[in-house]
Amino acid sequence: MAELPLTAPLFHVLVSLADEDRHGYAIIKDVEDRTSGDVRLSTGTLYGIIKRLLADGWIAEARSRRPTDDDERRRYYRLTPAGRDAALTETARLERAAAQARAALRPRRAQTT
Amino acid sequence: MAELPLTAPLFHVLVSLADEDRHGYAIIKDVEDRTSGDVRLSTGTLYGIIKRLLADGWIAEARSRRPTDDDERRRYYRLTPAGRDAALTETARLERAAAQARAALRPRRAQTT
DNA sequence: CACGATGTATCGTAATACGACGCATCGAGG
DNA sequence: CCTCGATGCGTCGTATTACGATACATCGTG
Repeated sequence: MAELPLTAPLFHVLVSLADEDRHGYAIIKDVEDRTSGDVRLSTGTLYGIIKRLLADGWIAEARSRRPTDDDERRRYYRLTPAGRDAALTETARLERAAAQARAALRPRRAQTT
Repeated sequence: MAELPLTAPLFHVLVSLADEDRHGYAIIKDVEDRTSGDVRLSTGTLYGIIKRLLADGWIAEARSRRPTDDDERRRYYRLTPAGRDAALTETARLERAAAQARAALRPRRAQTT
């Protein structure tokens, strides 16, 4: 992987973990919240992405610091420095792309067809 | 299709055509320029995207107004109102995602591991 | 003469997303 | 009591998309 641009689902997983450590199900809910329902990850999508992110060292499992009354099943993930870098680079790319698009999409005067 | 989020390659094709009518090869060059080489469309990618965009009515072929000395092979495309809407919606989504990411990626103070 | 740029297009493969399913527990409502 | 939705993990098969390779043709430059 390690390739930019990142796909939207993968990017949102990264951003979700930038905040704080989260477990799978929490990521799904968080991404849905943050994007106002625009991005809904299915479990198939999420766990595939997690597998790839782990393999690339962009996230790591965080076993420590679980509240005592936590659900046993939960597996928490944490963004690594490499993952944070990737997310930052992609964010910059997104900002450039959006600015580009704004400029290009500005209402035109009389397109002489 | 008609689904948001848009993939990066498809989005850039839309933006490229927002400016002015372009033919395939010109789109490839334009996207590469605008993104400073971040996004390089292969011909396979481009013509597949064009096919889908035409089918969805987001772009249309523009046969009129070709300079007299133009290359005969060129096929020009134009963004339709529907395509422009889609690009605008996606741009807004990108802006929101980028702002979200910036906030979440802000350097944290002592993450007590 | 060969190679890169310009130009369109298709084909097969790889990467990715995604819905369906499976399994398990808990709490609420009928 | 029973069912259903939420919470939680995961896999499997399929569809969608991206993408490199290939094909073909012309033009200009080294």
